[in-house]
Amino acid sequence: MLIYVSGCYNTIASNRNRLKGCDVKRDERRQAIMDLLIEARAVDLDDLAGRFAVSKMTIHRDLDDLEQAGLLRKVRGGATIETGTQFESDFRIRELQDADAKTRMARAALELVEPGMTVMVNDGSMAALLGACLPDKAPLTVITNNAAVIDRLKDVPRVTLIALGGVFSAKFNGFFGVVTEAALSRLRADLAFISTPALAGLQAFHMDDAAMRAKRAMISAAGRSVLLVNHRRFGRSALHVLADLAEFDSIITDATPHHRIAPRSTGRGSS
Amino acid sequence: MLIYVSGCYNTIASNRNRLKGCDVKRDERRQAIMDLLIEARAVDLDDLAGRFAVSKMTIHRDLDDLEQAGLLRKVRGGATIETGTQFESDFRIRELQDADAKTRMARAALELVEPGMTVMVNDGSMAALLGACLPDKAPLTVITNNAAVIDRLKDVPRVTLIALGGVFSAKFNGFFGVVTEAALSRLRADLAFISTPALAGLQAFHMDDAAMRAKRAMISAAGRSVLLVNHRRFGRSALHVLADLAEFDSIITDATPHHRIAPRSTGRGSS
DNA sequence: TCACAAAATCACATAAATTATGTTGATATA
DNA sequence: TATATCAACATAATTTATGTGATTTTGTGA
Repeated sequence: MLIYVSGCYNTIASNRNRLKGCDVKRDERRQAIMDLLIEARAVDLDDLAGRFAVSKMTIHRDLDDLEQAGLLRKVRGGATIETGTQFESDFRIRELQDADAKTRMARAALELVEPGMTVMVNDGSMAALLGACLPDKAPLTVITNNAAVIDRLKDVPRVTLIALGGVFSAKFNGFFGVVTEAALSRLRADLAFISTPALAGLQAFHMDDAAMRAKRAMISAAGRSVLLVNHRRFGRSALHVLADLAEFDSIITDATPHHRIAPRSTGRGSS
Repeated sequence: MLIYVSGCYNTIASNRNRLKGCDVKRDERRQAIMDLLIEARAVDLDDLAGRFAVSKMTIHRDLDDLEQAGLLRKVRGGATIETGTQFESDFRIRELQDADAKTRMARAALELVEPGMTVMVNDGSMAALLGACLPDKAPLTVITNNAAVIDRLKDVPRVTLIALGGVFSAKFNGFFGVVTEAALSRLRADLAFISTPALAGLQAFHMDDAAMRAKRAMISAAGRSVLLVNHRRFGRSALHVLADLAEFDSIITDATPHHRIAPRSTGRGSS
């Protein structure tokens, strides 16, 4: 089953876009700066000050803090972002990207969850957003190596939270390694939500060995697996093969891919 | 080795005690209310309002919030705490208790840690405080099932954080169960910090099965184990035997016990 | 190398938002 | 029926965000 989620919700995120450049609060302004930066690769300080109608000093502080968080690099007169040749980037950047699409995908994913289930949630900002929605479907058991999800579900009543443990990775904001994989080998879930940063042909890819292993372990520990993928990630590959698309029971994405990359009605077709 | 930590540091905590009943901020006032409650089992609303020189309404709000947090029960004219026969209580209460003693013990414990070590930290508020101090000794590898420690050390550079995973327990603010124990069975540390709520004769006790198992697993996964115990917990026992004192290489406490309960210079003596 | 203009930074002032507390009056309770 | 509780609003205190101007740094071209 391939699910396109292309509807245009009137979300806070899209609302923010409408306001971009007008009167916005600090965090929205910073989000907007990151958006501009991702598009243009560089921003000009004076321009930003004008665009948001704030003083240069305020923009300086924004850039300082974002730089401190490792999201950009200040240069004289502005800031730049080096995505380099790698499309992969820190989770803190990804967290800011495409909030709208993610929200829609999370809603779609949520419809596959029934109260009483045991679900696995992997690392990544997409998964974090999904995790935050899961309380709606309580009672649930949630198994995850995603630090954001753990934090979010810790004190939610009627949600049994099973953390997977492992070595903490700041880059992925999650836990990985043998501890994680060993834990997964002894657990079983009804449903696993797996996200991927790259999808090409009939395969999903991942640039990180440890994250890939954790995802694979989840797939094999779950009765059904659902792949979550932003349409922008279509046609990209990375070092490690994460899985054949055929291994997933559902694939959720946010828009029609430009190239047909997957069979229409089943994940089981051949190339 | 038995370490008494009885020195009287001029800490913020002791400073707070000095000010108790005078001009204190909200959190300190609430802390003080809990202290009073733990001592007296019940407090009077009017009395509190007078004691802290605030309106009854403010005390009402304090008690409401503390009740909401499950730390006490409001009754007409005041509040009570039901410790029942159990001295055990929610970690949120323990977190508030005896901050001063805990700080001193944490400092003593810290002296056993050398940069480069791998240390285990168990659940509990005492351990959480210790965990917060560990960055001082970086580089370190820290293995823990304590949610507070995980949160605290997540983004600390030069600290490799290994979470143990398991089922989250709100009561103990940590992770427990087979996942936790299995993870521990495959790890090895130089030093384990174990805290206990009860110590009688030559044994440490714990009321909770799962927490006890996790602690035991830590002891056997560590080269050396250190017991942290508040002197108030001397002479108390609980359902499960956690360990013989002889199993620990050091015992850190905050004051001379009233009864001699352990050999003076070694943890290895017989009863 | 130097001067110098633009940019960055610092220290402090002001403004905005948040949080804590107090007051009053209506309602509930022993 | 006096007293306690609670809700709603007003005020105060605190924190956070922004702006301003003086001072320092930095890149640039003579």
